[in-house]
Amino acid sequence: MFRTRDSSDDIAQELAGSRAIMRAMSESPNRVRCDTFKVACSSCNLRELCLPVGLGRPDLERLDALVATRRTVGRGDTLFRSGDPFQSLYAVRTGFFKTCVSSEDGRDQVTGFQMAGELLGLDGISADRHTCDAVALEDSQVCVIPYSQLEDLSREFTDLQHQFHKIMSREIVRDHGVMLLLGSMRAEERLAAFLLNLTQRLQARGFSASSLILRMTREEIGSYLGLKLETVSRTFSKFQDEGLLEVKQRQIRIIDQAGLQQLVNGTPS
Amino acid sequence: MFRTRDSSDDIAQELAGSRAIMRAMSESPNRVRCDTFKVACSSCNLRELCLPVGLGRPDLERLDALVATRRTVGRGDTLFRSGDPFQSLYAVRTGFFKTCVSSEDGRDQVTGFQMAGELLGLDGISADRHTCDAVALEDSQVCVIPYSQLEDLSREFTDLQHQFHKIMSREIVRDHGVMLLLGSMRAEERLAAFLLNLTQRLQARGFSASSLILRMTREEIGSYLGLKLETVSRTFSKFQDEGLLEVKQRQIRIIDQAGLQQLVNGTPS
DNA sequence: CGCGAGCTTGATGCCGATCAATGCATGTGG
DNA sequence: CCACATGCATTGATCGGCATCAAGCTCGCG
Repeated sequence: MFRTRDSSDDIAQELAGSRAIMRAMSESPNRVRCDTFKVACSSCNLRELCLPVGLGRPDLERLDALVATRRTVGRGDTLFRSGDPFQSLYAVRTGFFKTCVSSEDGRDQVTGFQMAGELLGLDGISADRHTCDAVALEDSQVCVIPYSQLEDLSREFTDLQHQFHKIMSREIVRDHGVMLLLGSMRAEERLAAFLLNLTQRLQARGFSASSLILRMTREEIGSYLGLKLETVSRTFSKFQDEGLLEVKQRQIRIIDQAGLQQLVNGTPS
Repeated sequence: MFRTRDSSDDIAQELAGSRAIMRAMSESPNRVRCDTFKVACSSCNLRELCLPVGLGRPDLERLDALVATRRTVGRGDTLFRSGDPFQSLYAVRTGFFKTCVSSEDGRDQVTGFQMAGELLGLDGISADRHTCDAVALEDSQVCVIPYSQLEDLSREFTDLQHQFHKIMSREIVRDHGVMLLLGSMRAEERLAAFLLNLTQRLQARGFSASSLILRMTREEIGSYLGLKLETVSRTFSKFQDEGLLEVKQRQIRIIDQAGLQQLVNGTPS
């Protein structure tokens, strides 16, 4: 997690030759508000990143029947909220989300950022209610995966069952990585790890490894990393001064990836 | 997570009337070294806390066939290690474990403490290798649950499938709670939350709500909470001075539970 | 009895939080 | 098109919580 070889790398491996398919993904369907229309996993260009990884034709076609609807979520809107009854998982099709938990006393914590092909809502299974908020950070579309039907189908298809379990387990592993980050890294290390993780995931989706646009505010990054927004900002500036990055507001260009990597690994506090 | 109503409370609810059964659990089988002998979920007094929650008779008997062996792990020994091939999950039967992840550069982080009825090894599903170490903090016994057989069986029994998914999801929710703790709480709040969480889980197992023996060192607590051992020690002392606890090395008696709770909720940094 | 692992406690220093002011981009209405 | 408001980002000055370094202490065990 949060290092060079982590879950995004697994995805990258799984992608193998089919990387080209991913390129098409940048067309962003601005404010198309038509809810619930037909789509198909079997023809989705995210199928090598998403739930259907590794499924054969017959399984895929059954999945198509399951994942029958999409939902459009405008920037700033919530896909679900803590306390909402849990019914479906959601696969991000386009756009970008954050999830955050909050405690009674108003503290809140961003627990993750999700991009195309990643699943949202796994937390809801445990008590049939969502336990966090999922908020779109840009206009987004998700595929709705009715959970009980997914359970039914995964009883029929071993591969789907296995893939689903892997996705849940991967989330657990990812969380452990974040705990390591929050528990033992200093501010610079955290931000470096965060940036590397982001770019890896973007790269697995066919985007540039070196330049990216942050979809979240400094405050959201800070919340995720256990830092205050000022510290995030200062650290960006520091990285820029040191020639690691070029920072223009939310546009980031990574100049010295190896340098960032070294920051994460080296200097163990 | 880490508050009054959390996943341990769910367990507590599920326990409902059967709390009495739990009492018998304190007999600790010191250094019984005989590996692999027959046991049965259907007659295990942990069945209301463990994987079998909510299963009917027929399902239970099939589970018995699956969970055929136990393994004894001496204090300080590892049940599995990061990098080990993943084959089985483990249910703690007696004893106490910690799990920890570590990064290349030697940093490591305790990601959890597991007691009777809790599952170990879920991280391994994602890449067919374990990604953390599981170490017994006292002489312990675990039930070995061969994973591929669990998948097979959960394709047959909806309830088992559902229960398994809930357990994975609960782990994700728990992790989010830890992230909240690590990301936004101060030392006192962290330790208070930790103690309350521990006692709740112990209470759900029929132990006293107010007095407990810590199985882990100050350093391990510190690693889990993102603090140094000195800070943990100081905070214990402070709690004692304030009349919240009585601390004698690893023996803790909680004097003012409400006070601890208030610490966690109130004073939002 | 004496060793050592683990715990406590004190003194000091640093990293990141906090407080506060300014800068910059986007958008809105006059 | 400009004036102004608003949200976000940057930067500086100061402060405090926790880490760090450094002794002692306690208790179990060979």
